[in-house]
Amino acid sequence: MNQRLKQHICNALQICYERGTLKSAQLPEIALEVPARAEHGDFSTNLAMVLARAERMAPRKVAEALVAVLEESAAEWGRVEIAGPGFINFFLASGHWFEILDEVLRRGADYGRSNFGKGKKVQVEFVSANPTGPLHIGHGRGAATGDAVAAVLAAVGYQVQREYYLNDAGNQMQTLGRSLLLRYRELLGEAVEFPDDCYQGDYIRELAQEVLESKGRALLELTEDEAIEQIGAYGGGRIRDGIDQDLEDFGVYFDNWYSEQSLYDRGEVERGIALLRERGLTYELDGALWFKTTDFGDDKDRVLVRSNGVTTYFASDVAYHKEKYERGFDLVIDVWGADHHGYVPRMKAVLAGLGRDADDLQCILVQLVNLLRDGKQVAMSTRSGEFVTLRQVIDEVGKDACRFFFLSRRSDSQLDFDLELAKKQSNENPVYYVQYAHARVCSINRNAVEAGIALPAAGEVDFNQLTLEDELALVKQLSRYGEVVEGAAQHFEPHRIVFYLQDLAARFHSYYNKGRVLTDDIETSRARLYLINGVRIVLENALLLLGVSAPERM
RNA sequence: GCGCGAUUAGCUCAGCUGGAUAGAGCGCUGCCCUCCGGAGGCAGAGGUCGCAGGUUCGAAUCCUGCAUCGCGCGCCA
Repeated sequence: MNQRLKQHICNALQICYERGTLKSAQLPEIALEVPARAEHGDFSTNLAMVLARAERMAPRKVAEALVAVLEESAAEWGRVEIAGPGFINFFLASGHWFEILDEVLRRGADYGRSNFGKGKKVQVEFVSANPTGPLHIGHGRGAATGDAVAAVLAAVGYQVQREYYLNDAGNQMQTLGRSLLLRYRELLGEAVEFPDDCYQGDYIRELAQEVLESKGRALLELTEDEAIEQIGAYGGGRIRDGIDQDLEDFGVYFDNWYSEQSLYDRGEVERGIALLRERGLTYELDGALWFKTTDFGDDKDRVLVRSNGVTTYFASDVAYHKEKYERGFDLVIDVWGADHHGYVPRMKAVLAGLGRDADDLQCILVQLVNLLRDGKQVAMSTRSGEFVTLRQVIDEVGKDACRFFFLSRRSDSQLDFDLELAKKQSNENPVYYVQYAHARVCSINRNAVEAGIALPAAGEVDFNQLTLEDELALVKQLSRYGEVVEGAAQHFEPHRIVFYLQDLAARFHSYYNKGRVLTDDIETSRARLYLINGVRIVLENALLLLGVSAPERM
């Protein structure tokens, strides 16, 4: 609708130039917006004010010239008016709006999808939690965000891959093994000193207990190195299984798991460093090799190879990102905890060092989740290993509420997550409110079928039956869905869909309360059924993008 | 100290990248079930958009400074 109207305005502008009523002969970007107030029309443009300077005319005069042309097609397009300082407001004929309803019903699950991304290859990398402990609630927000961003991008025509980067190199697995072995010995009655750099959480004790139960004292027979390796491998495997299970129950699937270790095994890390060196972007100082990230706007230069000869995590990240583009991705999106924001400039520097546009990498920063119970903060401290796991939250409030809440704010703002609220089955809880709207339509459908009214197929309905203002307003809201998804994709902001859903659900509930869908008049009933099923389709499509189910009964 | 981000209704937050009288949910107050699911709806009260300048037809939105809060500043990952 938007696009067609823009074209219409553009044509009118051309005619003004041909007739000489306007002179500047520019074709500026036409900005159309949906005014906040209904009295200002369905769409509004500030075009006249933008052109005023070049035309050397008052904005309202420019608007008059344009409107003179636009009014010639008023019969087809609807009323046009000039308002305020020079806005041109459009009141579209209702027939244009109802065409959209046909489109919704005809396209079904496809409604809202587009080719905006033109098949560009995008990779979304998210979660990527170290496999040394269970996923906690912060990882959950990252998972919900990454998955929704990926889904939204896929919906608007990008080719999307979801990837999990597995930090399986370095000494973390070693540390895991050491931590487990110490707890294991402790369980066997040894007095052990548990160092700070070991993993503190209770899950380490639980895993050690498992080992004890299956192997008894056998590990004590091994050398320390052997024991660390064995127990570490076992524990790492169990933790991985746990992560897999959590993600599955959260409805998040990855297309690819990428091993950091494999970068070393294939010599990618060496090649990455060599490339930067060849380009003259490195230097040696105090026995270490540095990357001049300050050339590209970073605060300070960063070490690639330490003076002891060991490469840094940053070095494998250089290789990892270099390799991403070699795999053919045009755009790479990294979803990180917001505490990593200082890492953004150096990764942008990597892009520049590779000779790519810095915008080919987008970092989405996900802020902390503040867990509340009845308004009071739940104690949480990752330092001591006392964190709330994603598992606990899924088990308590369910996947749907969890994902919906995680996505209900911009990802870069902190989130208060009230567990009691998320469990409530009332209008205080936005998840239920939206899902209930969907279930309600389904319920009416069942009643209709029972009453012998078949659900109308696309194009089978007389729109003249839909005369209520609320009905038109609902259709207008449905028409905006595509732009909402596109905006969410363009800005990597899935929360826009959450807000849209709440708005659509509210309009639907309000409509439902004002009158009956199923009336004595069969044609009216059919037309209203058609309308609410348009609503149902959009609710379902939008919920699916968020990874939240659209239940038929609740 | 330097850098990044925030500051909008009592609370939690939107505000479509500069538009018209700043919006929503919760909470509060008062209403609505002979009615397809009340897990719902309607109405009301509630604002100096942190402060001060600047840019222009026009600023919550852009620029500068200040204040307060959060986070980050390893040859860790």
